[in-house]
Amino acid sequence: MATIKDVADATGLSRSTVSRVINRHPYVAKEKKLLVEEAMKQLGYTPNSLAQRLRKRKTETIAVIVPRIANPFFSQLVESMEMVAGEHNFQLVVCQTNNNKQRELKYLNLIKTKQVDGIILTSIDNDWEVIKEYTNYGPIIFCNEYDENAGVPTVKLDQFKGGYIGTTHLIERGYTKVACCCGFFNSSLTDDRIHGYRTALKERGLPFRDEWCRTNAFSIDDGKRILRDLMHLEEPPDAVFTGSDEVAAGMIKEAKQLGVVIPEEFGVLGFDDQPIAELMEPGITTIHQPVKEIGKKAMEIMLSYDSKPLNEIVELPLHLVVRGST
Amino acid sequence: MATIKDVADATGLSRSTVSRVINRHPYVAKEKKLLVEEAMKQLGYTPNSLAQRLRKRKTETIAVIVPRIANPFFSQLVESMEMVAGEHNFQLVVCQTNNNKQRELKYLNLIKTKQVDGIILTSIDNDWEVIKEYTNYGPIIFCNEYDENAGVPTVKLDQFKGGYIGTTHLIERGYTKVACCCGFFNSSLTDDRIHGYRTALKERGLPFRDEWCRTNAFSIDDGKRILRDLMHLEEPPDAVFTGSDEVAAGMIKEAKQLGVVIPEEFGVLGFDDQPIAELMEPGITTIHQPVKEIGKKAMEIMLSYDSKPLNEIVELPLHLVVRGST
DNA sequence: TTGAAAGCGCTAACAA
DNA sequence: TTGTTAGCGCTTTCAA
Repeated sequence: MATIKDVADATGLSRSTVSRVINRHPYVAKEKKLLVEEAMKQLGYTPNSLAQRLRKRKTETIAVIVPRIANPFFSQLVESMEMVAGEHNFQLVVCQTNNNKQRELKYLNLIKTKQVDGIILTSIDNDWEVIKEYTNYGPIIFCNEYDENAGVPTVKLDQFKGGYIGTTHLIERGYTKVACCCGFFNSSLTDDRIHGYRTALKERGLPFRDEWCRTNAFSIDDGKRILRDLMHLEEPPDAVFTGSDEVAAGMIKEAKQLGVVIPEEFGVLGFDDQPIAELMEPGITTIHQPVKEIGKKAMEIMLSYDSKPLNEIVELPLHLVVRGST
Repeated sequence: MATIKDVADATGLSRSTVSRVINRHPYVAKEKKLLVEEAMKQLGYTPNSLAQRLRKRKTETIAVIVPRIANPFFSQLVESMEMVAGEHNFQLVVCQTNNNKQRELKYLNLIKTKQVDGIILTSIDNDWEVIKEYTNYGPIIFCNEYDENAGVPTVKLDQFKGGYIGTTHLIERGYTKVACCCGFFNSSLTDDRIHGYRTALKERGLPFRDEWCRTNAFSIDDGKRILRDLMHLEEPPDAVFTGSDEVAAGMIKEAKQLGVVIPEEFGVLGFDDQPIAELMEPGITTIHQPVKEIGKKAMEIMLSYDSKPLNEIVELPLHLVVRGST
C-alpha cells in the first residue's frame, strides 16, 4: 500500500505538503497541489485512516446501543441515525445488549478505549452511577430511554402523556377495566407511561389493580402469553394499554384464538405506530411516536456536540392514531 | 489519560513489559505481571485501541452493507451478525446504501482506508468488475445476495428452488394465472427466483406473461400499488408469488380494500417467513428462509478468514410454510 | 508557502 | 525474562 511518504517521494515534496493537500490546507501552491493530486491518483494512494485517527484523536465513529436491532422500533431508530451519520461521513457501530448489564458495560468501554467518539444509548440497563463514569471519556447521549437525573443530552417523548392519552382513549371508548402491559421494569420511560396510565384511571375514578399491570413485555410472543394470563384472571380486564405494537399484535392474535372479539369484548391499544399497526385485522389503535425524528435529532446533537455541548432535553410530540382495535 | 508510558514509569518497568502484560505474552515474571496489573488499575489505564490498531494493522471491525436496516429481513440478518461479532469482540459497522451505487462505493472504501477489516455485502448494486478492485484490500463476503462469477465466499439460499416450490404450490392449489413480484431487477437472487418461477410454470404448461412479472418491489406500499396495477390489467392474474412478506402483506391488505377475497379469488405467496406472515389475516403462505443462520454463518466465515480464506459457497435450505393466503 | 522534526500510543524484532 | 529501539502512517508545530 502506498503511504504518504511514497507520494512525497514521487513528487519530490515533503510529507507535510502532501498532508496539507489531503487536508485541504489553504496555503499550498496550486501547481504543487495538482502535482500531489496527480501522484496520489497514480499511486492509488488513500490515506490510512487509522493513522489519521491516532494522530487527530478522532475516530469519526459513533456507537449506538440498542437491546435488539431486530426489534422494529430500534431498527427504525438506527436507520435514521445511520443516515445522518453517513451524510457526515461518520460510521455507526451497532451494539446489542439484549438488556444485559455486562454487555452494556462492554460497549460503554468503546468510548474509554477510544474506539468511538460518542455513544447513543437507546436503552439503559445499568444504574446511572455506573454509566456516569464513562462520560469522562466522551459524549454519551440518551435517545428514547432517559434518566431525569443524569444531566446529559436527551431526545425523548412525553411518555407520561402517551400513557395518559392512550388510557383516556380506552376509557372514553367505554372500557372500564383497563390493564397495562409495558416494557422494561425499572426504566423511566416505563415508569412515566404507567404513571400516565394510573393518572388517567384515577381521573375517571377507575380502579388500578396490581394484577392488571404487567411489565417486561416486548415481543409478539410476550403479547400472546400475557393476554392468556390476563384472560385467566379471576377478574379479567376488558382492555389493555400496551407498550408496543408488537405486543398489541400478539394480544390481538391470541384473543382471536381464544374467541375474544376485538374491539367489542376487549380493547387493545398499541404504541409506536409501526407498519404492523395498520396491517393487523382489526388495525391497531396506537400512540404514534416520531421514531425517525428522534433518531435523527439524537445523531445531530451528537455530531455537533464538540461545538456546543449543551445538555439539552429535546421532547418530541406523540399523538393518538385511532384504528379498529378499540 | 494514562498511557503505557505512565504504567511503565509507575512500575519502573519498560513499556515492552507492560505491553506484554496487556497482550498476555507468556514470558513475564508473575510478580511483575501483578505489579503492572496493579498499576494499571491504580492509574485507570486502558490501552488506546487506535494505537493498537495502527500498530497491529487490524481494526477488529467488520462492515455490513444493507439496503435499509429497517427492512425486517436485513435487521434480522444484522442482529445475528452482531451477536457473532460481539462474542469475538469485533465491532459491526452498519452501512445503508438505499440501493445507491455511489453510496455502496463509499462504503466499500472503508476497507481501502483501513477503517474495517472486512465487508459483508447483503445486496449488490455495482457490477462485480467495480467491486472486485476492493478485494485487494481485504475480505469481501456475500451474504444473501450473490454473484456466481465473483469467486468470493458466499452464504446464500437456493433461490431458484424458492421460486420453484412457491410457484408449484400455487399451481397445485389450483391457481392458473400466476404472477410474480420480486425484488431488485438485475440481481442474481431475483433472476434465480424468477427462473424458478418460470420453470414451474413451464412444467405445468402455464403461460408466462411479461405484464405479470414485476420487480423492484420491497415495501408494504409497493405491494399495495402493484396489486392494484395487476388487478387493473385486461387479464388479471389469480395469484402472485412475491419476493417478501412485506410485499405480500401489502397485497393482502389492498386486496381486502378492493373486495378481492383471499385465498378464494386470489392467492398470495410471501417470502422470508417474517413474524408478520403469521399475524396477517389470513396468514401468509411463505418460503421460510433461515435468516439468522445465514447471517451467523457469514460472520463466522468472515472472522475465520485469515486462518482459512476458502472461497466456499454455503447454501442453506429453505422450505414452504403453508398458511391461509393460498 | 514549504520542510524538518517531533510525536500520537502502541508493538515487536532484536539484543542482552 | 526484560529492555532498547525502531517504527505503524499521519499531522502539526516551528522555523525558514
